[in-house]
Amino acid sequence: MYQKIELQLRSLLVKATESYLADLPASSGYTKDTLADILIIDIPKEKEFGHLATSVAFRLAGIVRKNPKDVAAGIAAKLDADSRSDSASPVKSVEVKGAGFINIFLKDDCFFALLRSVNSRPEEFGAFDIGRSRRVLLEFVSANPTGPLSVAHARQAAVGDALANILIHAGYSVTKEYYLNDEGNQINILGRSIRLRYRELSGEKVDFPEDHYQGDYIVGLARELYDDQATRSKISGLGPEETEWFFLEFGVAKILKIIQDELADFGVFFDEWYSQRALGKSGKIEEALGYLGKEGYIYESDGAVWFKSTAFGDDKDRVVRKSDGSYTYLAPDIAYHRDKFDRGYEKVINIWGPDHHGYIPRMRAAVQALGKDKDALSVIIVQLATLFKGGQPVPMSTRKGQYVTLREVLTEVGRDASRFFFLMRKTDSHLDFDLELAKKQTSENPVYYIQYAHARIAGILAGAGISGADIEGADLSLLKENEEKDLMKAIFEFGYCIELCAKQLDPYALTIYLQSLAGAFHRFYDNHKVLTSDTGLTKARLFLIRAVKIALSNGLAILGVSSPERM
RNA sequence: GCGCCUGUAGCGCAACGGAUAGCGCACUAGCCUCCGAAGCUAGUGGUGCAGGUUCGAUUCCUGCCAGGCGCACCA
Repeated sequence: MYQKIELQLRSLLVKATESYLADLPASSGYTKDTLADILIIDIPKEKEFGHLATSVAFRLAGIVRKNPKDVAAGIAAKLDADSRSDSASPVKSVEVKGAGFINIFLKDDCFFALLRSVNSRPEEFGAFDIGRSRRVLLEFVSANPTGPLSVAHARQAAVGDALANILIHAGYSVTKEYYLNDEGNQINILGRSIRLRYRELSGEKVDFPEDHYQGDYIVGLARELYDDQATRSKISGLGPEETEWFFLEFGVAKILKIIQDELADFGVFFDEWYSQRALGKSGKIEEALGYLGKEGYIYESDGAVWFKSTAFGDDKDRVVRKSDGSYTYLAPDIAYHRDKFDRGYEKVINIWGPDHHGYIPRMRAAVQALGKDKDALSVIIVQLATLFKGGQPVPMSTRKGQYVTLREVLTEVGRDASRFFFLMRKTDSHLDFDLELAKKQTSENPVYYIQYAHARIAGILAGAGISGADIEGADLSLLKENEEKDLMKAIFEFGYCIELCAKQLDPYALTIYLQSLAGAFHRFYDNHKVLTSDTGLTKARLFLIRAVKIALSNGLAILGVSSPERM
């Protein structure tokens, strides 16, 4: 709905601007292309500046060498005249304010149509199509299956899942994928860690190396094996290599299950689990390196095989095959990304932790060396979240396996608050997560503030005693109060917010939008009664708040937060 | 040393390069015989420093200061 009106307005503005320019004596430097670039339509922050506004006059003023205010006045006059003669125009009035802003007020009918469309097709509200069904692969979390997920992974999961929902709203065809590092050094160490703990349980005195996994869960897994008589005798019958393999397999399967359960409880589900081991067996690594070799981006030096990433702006070339013959992490990763494109994805988005930011240039280089556009890959770095308890940061040292897990946060503050809190700041900014605040059930806690608005509306609708069908016929022109108009404007801006999130590849703006929408509702509620003796007005207000409820619940759903009917 | 992120009111944070820099907490004073007071209203108070680009800079560029994180032939 927002997109539809914006588009309509854009073409009206183009027409008005061109018509204005045509009246000028030979305007220099202006072309249609520049107009598309400078015609930016915004939602002004003050409502007195209109529902939508454009600063096109400032940019145009430089080109045609006239005063911005005069340019604005000229365009506004044309737009105003066009709108008056065109009943389909969404423009109610046009004003020139400040040094040359063109402020546009929309007809009430736009908002009434908006409310009607929200109420008649709630599930479609906020959906639009800039994606044109293009296929996007969104890879996130992808934590090594060597232990429970940490808070860092939790934030990545929250961001990835919400972003997937946003992109789906924006018309993309999104696949959520988890890249499973189920082989390699870390996995070998996992197997050995469990095995050593197992031997300890058998009464053996072992020297447990520092670089092995220290967490208690390792002991738990070892005990699971040790406590089962049949398993114990099976293990004792295995050869050295088989034993190593057995513990490794057991560990990966168990921890993968732990991770999947944690994600499920967090409300995050993946479409694909992509196994690195399977990738290795498929021969795709050799194929990918072969391709790069053919293109001239592979060379040998010091007994190792290198990828010439500097050809695409990386600081230095990177080893893909070590002098001992084994691959570095980069080799399968190149093959993995090549496979993403081979599977038909046009756009590949990776969500990584901050420890990977140095890795971006070489991955970007790899994508380009594979013959893809560099914009085909977007990498989102999710900065760390620091947990606070009682004003003090909770230490997150990974030494000795002592790190705060997703599970702990989930147990402590619940799914709704944790999902929301992880998204409250810009994704690439640090986040302070106040555990105490997240648990609070007061207006200080934004999650409850929003959910409370939703529950309040649910309560009113339930108590109204008027059937949904009966509300349909409401006369919306009865909605004349400022608070009612503010609410309609806020609902209108939902689409703008989702589009912004999709463009920025960041869901955080939605958390801010929802707080302001909830605020607009609370203000309306305190100033006006919904259930009045005036049946017509009551119906109109019920219609309005039902649309608010839909906006709130759609927004919360995108973030992975529930919309309770009662609290 | 290099790279990424951050610096806005006492605290936590908003502001796609736009207009009078907003919101919450805290503090002060108010609002329930009335749909949920988990709510609302009013008041107090601010862009780290120095330059630059721009009609316009909290936003972009350079330098400095301060804080957080990361820099393997690990994954």
